[in-house]
Amino acid sequence: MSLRHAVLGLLARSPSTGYELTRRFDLSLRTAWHAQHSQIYPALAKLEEAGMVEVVARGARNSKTYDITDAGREELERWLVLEEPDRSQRNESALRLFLGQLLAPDERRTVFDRDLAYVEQQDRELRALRDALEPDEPFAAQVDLGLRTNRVLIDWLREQAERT
Amino acid sequence: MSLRHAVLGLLARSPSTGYELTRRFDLSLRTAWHAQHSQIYPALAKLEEAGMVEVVARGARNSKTYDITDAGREELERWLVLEEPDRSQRNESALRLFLGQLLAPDERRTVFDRDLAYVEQQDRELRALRDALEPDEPFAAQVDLGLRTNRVLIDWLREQAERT
DNA sequence: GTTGACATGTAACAAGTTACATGATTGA
DNA sequence: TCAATCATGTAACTTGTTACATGTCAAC
Repeated sequence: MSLRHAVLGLLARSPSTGYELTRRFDLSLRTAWHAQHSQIYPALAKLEEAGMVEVVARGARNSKTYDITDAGREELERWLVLEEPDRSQRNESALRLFLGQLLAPDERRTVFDRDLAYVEQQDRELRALRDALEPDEPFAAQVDLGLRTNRVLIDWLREQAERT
Repeated sequence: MSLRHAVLGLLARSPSTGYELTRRFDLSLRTAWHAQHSQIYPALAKLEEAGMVEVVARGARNSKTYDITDAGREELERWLVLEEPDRSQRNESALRLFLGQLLAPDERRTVFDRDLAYVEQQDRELRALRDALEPDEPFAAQVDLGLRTNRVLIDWLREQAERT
């Protein structure tokens, strides 16, 4: 289960409430993993039961801030280094790109243009994020990878549009 | 449910048995969607019930070859053009790249090197596939996108290794 | 006082994985 | 005849989604 390890990883970067984790999945982890709050709260409960995270603070609105424990860090490291990665992917946008080739040119154009607009918007947001970051922060490398991947996608989508 | 549309799309390219679809998910759809045979057979049954696919041949070993129907083509087109894409992604490899930044340099090196080896292998296979393809086939564009994305990933992983 | 963001949870259902189960055909 | 591959299916379980449910706090 990658969700549990994703949660451990986010907490290793900084302690958070379940609510904050939900937003962090949508921000920093957007292109890697996705989870709703209805999955995150039970996951936190299980990780706490297993001694891999702990509540380190209780704040306003009954919020609970979790942090990773040493056992959690150990498990995260074990998973990253020793466990064979699951290489399977699920990416509906990529599926649509693939299936879009079946459409008539005008329909394909509609579908690809919508995609292009989305990726360009994501790209602008990622650029803004990069500009707000210290270049030596480890996270900057991730943002950089995202920007390069976007570049490839944008170019490809534009070429496809031209060929229509 | 994207699986049903992925199946429709593959059948629209060419009729297949459930067994062949399972392999085609692992080959042409590897970077977009993943499905096991235990999911594909029930999906085909449901699509047949809904009149979107039909059995067009029965061969050796009790095999059933399915093809997409007009209703299926219509549904696929409707889904591609009218339905709002689900942009959420699940990509364990990307998650590991992200979490890998938490590791000590030597461990990170191990993890990233394993990834680099995998992506390079994929890249060789994709190159071979491209070389066996007519350049004007629609599928060639998809392969080209895959090759460009691989290039970005390989470069990034090598840079990360150098900086260690 | 009421709207909106913060905050946490559960229940019912759908999708996906792993393991089980069976049998046909081909080639060595 | 034995192993490998082709071929289809189901059952038990886990993961993920959608909808429901509740309450806090700050700003207007």
